[in-house]
Amino acid sequence: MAPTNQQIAELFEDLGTLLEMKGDTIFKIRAYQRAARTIEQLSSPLTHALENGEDLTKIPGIGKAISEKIAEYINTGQVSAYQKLLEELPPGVLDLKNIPGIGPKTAMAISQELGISTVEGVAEAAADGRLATLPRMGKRAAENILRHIQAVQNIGSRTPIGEALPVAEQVIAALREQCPDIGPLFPAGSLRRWEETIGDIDLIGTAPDPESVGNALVALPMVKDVLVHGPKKTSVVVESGIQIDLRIGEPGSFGALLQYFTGSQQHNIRLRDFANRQGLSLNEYGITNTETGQVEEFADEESFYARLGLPWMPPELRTGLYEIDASLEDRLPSLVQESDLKGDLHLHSEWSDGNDPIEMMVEAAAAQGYEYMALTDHSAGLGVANGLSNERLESQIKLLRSMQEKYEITILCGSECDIRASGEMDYPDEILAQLDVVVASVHSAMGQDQATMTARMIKAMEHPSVTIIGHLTTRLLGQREPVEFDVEAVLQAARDTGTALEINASPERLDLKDTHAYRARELGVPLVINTDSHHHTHLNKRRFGVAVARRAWCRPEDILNTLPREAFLEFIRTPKPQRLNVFDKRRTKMVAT
DNA sequence: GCCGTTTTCGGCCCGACTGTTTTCAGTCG
Repeated sequence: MAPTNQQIAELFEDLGTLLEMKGDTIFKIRAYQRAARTIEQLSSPLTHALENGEDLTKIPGIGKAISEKIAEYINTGQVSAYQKLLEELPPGVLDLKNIPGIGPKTAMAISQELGISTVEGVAEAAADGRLATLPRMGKRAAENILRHIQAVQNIGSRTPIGEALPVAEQVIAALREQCPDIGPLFPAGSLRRWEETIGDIDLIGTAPDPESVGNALVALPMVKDVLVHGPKKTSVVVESGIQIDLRIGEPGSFGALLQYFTGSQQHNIRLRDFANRQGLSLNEYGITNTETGQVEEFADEESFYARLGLPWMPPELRTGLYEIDASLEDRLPSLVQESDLKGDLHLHSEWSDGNDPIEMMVEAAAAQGYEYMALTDHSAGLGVANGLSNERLESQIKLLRSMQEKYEITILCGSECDIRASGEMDYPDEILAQLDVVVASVHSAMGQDQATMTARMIKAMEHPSVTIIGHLTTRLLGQREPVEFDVEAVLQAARDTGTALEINASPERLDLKDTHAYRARELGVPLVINTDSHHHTHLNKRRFGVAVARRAWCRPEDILNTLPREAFLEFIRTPKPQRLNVFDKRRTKMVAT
């Protein structure tokens, strides 16, 4: 089985860690870590790139040596340099490094001096005092490590953004109550970049007395552990197990602080490298002229980037991969916004597994300012979701058509129709043909092998009535892995057949995810941002879907449901795949202006 | 190991905090 980008990235991450343990030069180590960061963000698989004979050294941070190791991994399933290091170093040492507070140096010391190779062994050694005998290690350090081991067992690694955002909002509200004179205070880090999962919540703000805000944070009732508490920086763990990092600065230099803490780390590294070449040095307080030592302060991010000769960049783009080059070449896209959406094409009512009557869902869509919406209850195959039989669907269609005269918003008749294991649709063709919008989704037989699933998806897209494929990978963040299929082949088939792909905005799905949406956009696949609402309040969750589209560099014209009503109706009334012309016409027109 | 509007050699992001130390190494982001 060919390794995924994620697996290749992990290999280089581990390779870097092993070299660090061995005591190799820090710059070589950083090169591997940088390559790992880059690889996990690529939008298409390295295995495909290699098959197509692409030059991997064109990718920033990947040169001759690393590209050869990638090829070796893909062709042979392993990398000899990595295997050799594994043999040289004590067994289990990589596992020890995963414990918070234990880095490469400590992991090596524990392995070599104490002969320990497991996390449980470290916990024992911390408890019985052996750990404290190591160099630069003492009673308190051992206690902290034990505490971290115990904490790790009840903390999941990363938190879905849909869970993290409310926690951040809750902490901000509590801090505002305790410190009324606090200035701006909001999330930075991965939350501000709208990543699908959040490692920890970074809160950034200004206040007349910064230290008092940190003191207020550690005293909040929801805080169950204090990790760091200094004059400038405070880190705590709250009840839900999420870590909060707080940084409060001066209003006059807030731009630098916000920029620094928004990251990503990779973006900051590249930005600082860029600045260094101009004789400038960046930190969270401002920009320093390295010759004169003079420091300039910036109250906002715009002026901070402007000093470097760069435009402001939306946080969603700050991955450190392409955005700095793109901004230098004036290629930064004008990203889609919530207000660009003209309709929602995936809504459920109480007819299947939704909670609200049809009228309430129509009114909720109208309240968003939409010009059109599609009601898409489940098909009968999904017994648990109270799916609609042929007869119930036909009566729902009649009802919806009769309701139209009461509303200004265009009500489209739709279905979220199961894609059966065979790739067949769950309704007969003559029923599907009566619908305006068909969202076809996989809800069963998710364990199929890659070839079967790929063929199943492509067969569904070849159906003339299928408008959109819903939540393509069926993953549930932190709960269910995506199904296995050939992403590149399926995205290409979407383009070829004129089938749109959904960005499902439900925060537990976010499916397509950012890198897949990025690739789909490159291939010219029409993308749709849908909420998949089962309740009238769920339409507000569109912001999560818009964030995915923005992280995929999507402009309004890349998103099908930003089309005004008439153009969208023209799209769905034109047979596949000619309907792509309607979509493409607007894309090229907007690019030209 | 990677990279180049100063470079194919000689650089490589930057600072806070902790716990161990008498000036700093290790870890983290």
